[in-house]
Amino acid sequence: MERSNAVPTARRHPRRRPEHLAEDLLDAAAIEFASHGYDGASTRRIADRAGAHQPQINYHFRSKEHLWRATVSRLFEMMALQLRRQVDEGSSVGAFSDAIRRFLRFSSVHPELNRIINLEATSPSSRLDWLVATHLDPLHRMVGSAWAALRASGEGADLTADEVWELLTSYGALHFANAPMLSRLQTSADGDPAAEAHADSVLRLLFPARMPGPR
Amino acid sequence: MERSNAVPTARRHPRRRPEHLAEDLLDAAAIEFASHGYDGASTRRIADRAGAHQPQINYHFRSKEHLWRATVSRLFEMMALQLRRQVDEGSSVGAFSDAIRRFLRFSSVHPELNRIINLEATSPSSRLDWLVATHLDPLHRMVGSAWAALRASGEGADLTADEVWELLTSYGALHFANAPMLSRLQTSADGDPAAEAHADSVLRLLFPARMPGPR
DNA sequence: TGCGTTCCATATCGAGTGATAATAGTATGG
DNA sequence: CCATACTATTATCACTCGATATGGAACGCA
Repeated sequence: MERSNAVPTARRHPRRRPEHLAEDLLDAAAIEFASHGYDGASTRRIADRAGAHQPQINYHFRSKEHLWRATVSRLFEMMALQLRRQVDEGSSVGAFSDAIRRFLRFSSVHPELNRIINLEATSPSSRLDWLVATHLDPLHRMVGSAWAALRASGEGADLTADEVWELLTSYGALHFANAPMLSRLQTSADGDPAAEAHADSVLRLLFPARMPGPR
Repeated sequence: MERSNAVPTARRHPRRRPEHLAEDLLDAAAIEFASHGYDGASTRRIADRAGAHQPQINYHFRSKEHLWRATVSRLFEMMALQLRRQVDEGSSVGAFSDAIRRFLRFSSVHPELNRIINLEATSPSSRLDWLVATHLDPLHRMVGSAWAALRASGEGADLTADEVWELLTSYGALHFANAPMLSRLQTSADGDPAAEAHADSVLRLLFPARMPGPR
């Protein structure tokens, strides 16, 4: 098994606020789960990365699976924080586009969420059932009804709501999750300008009439 | 150890032609690697799935990593078999579209390849380096030059070659790899008609002027 | 200061990991 | 029909996995 980068080792005496340790563990878990999948991620490496000891994971969270769910839920909460404003007033093209930009901006800063979702998306599991029921289905419904409203008022490209959902999650967000591969294939510059350019690309597919020229 | 009786003890698995066992192992490895990732897949489960014993993996392939590479290479060969015809004479829209249909048809029948690629795409590793250098980069170049030729003759949507590449691999092929998740979100029918409908969706994005109306 | 709760640190468990050595068995060419 | 080359099977190695037990250290509160 190949481990890329060294991580801070567990310290000795000084004590942290427990919430701080829990957050550090969740941060570390997001990185490890996103890199190696649920089965491939190890609680010892997660603890090491957080500067803690492995049994502390079972103390603060009940088990590895509970840690995984807490990690996913926390990432979704962080995303919701970025989308809260004007996501439900999505009857106008401007509001919808703005929500998409926020979503893609979040995906570029926290690619771990889309990585984890995609790792689970490919094979049935109780984790996938939980993920869809708890987090993905509500989002999917919101996007669907917002797109239906836009289409009803004659806006937007000739795409179904499900096609839009897949464009957003696969073409849109995976661009950032797959950055390690894409940077080996393309001359991709990772950073804010490239992220906005990709958002432009997505919006051009959804609203071809409105958006300016290519690139 | 007691070995008293030369009981007929029928060998558990009647002997196969070695190439057959190797192929069975590669089939099983594709499924396991695609489901659980490299770290999460176990050589014992792969062997079990192939009706073999775990040490036979190290006998026929040198190691788990060699097995992984052989698995990936075999899937790419199977894909090349489907694309061989007229993939290089891609100067016409018809040939290009036909190649895309073949690619997506293969992806729907063998989603394991795109699953494995996507598992590796998200974090740097020696496997990702090998995967890009050996298999992905040549394909990426072919698609890039074919699209450039089409665009030079005024065909195709206003997309860069890299955007087309991501549309094909992310939006196009991942539709089938992520079937377990999408079937929980959408009312998706998995089958040949649905696969062709998705191919239509991709081609409509690439050639909006040519393709017929939406759904 | 002293007590009680909360949290950390160490040791360890049984199960599972990939890999190898050694043996047992089968198929094939001379 | 046997000698030889292959392949299958068993046993086992050192290691890592997630989880738990236990004792002690650090804290809040009196």
